[in-house]
Amino acid sequence: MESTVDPRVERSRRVILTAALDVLGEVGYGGLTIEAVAARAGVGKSTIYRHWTGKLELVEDAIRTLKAAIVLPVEGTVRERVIQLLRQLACNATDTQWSTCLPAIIDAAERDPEVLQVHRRLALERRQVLIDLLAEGVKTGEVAPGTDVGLLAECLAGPIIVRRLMLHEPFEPDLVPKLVDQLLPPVPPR
Amino acid sequence: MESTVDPRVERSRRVILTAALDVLGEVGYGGLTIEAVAARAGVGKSTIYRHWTGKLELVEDAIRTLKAAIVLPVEGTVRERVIQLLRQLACNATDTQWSTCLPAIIDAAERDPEVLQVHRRLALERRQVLIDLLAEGVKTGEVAPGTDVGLLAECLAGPIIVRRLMLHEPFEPDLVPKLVDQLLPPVPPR
DNA sequence: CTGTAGCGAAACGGAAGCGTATCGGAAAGG
DNA sequence: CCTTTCCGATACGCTTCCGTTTCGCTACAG
Repeated sequence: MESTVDPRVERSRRVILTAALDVLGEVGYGGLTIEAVAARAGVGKSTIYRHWTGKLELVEDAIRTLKAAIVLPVEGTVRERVIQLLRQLACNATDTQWSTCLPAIIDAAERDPEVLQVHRRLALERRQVLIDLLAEGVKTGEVAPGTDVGLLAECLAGPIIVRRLMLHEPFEPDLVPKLVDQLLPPVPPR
Repeated sequence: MESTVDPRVERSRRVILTAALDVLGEVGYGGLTIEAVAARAGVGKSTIYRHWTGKLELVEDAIRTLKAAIVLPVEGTVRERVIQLLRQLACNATDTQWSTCLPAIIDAAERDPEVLQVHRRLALERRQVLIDLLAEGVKTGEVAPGTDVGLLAECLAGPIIVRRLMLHEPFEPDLVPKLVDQLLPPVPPR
């Protein structure tokens, strides 16, 4: 029973997955080739084929490494925490490797059901964080009772996603408070 | 000065552009090849190269043919017309060639600035229709004064786009009234 | 210390698509 | 009717990537 893996294997997997995300962001799913990933990773093609059966499995695995890097806000009113959360989303939507790869991932999801499931799960997890927060707001009275918090979460995140994918312009993080103002009527806390 | 074009040319362009959208939706931008488009269109490769310089210009042109097929609602309160508009968007987001090609277009926009501009303009035009409607609502008092109607428009359309691209599930058109309820407080018209 | 397992590099035949050129045929239109 | 234009098909050499195999080298594990 080996408890640990050969460090060479672990290192290979790491640099290859990183390279795969880089290439994916640059040329998209359809344009991604194993040779390009190998070259980018400074690795022999054979090493990739040793660990994955092909481009599809490699991309799936790479996407899985994109697990949300969000920090769950714990202080302040629900409203304040929503703002913090959306602000993080707005930043992530411009800067990160996630944002870079997002169009390619969405495209890949359209071609392959496995990729679709992986991406869908990531999106659902992210959404759930906001939903939980809003549900808490319903209890504290900061969110109107009877609200469909799932729908509200999508309304809050929507503009950030829409600007990134449809309008191809950034959502300025400082605009977040205004966004929240319009959807969460600034009821005085007590 | 020829006022009309040779009908053979017009027909060629038409079937090729249609085929290009079909192929684009099926294999994505990176996977699209001129040969596949030619085969799909029942046309010689040379005919394509006769009219376009390459894959990029062809795709740009094809996307331009996707001009919004929306019907501007003219009857009813602003609120009712917003519902009609969003309902159309929700339907288009599941059924149409636009929806099929959307992920590929977004991906293509990421690789090429020309495609980006074309897609951006289409998206802006669509958004403007909703904005104009909401601005009218501000005048009639159906939308709170001081509202950023651009932002509100994105909040309304957001959930539909988010579900299509991020959650990979349809936005049930019958859910639209509920969506509007949450964002446009159902103030009695008078 | 030694056997082994993972490594990078290189070469492979084959498949696919590139963009170009060249046909004969058919349709447009003067 | 007859010339011009556009067409489809086909073939071209070229490039890229496929997925596999082989081969020393080196770093790990026992």
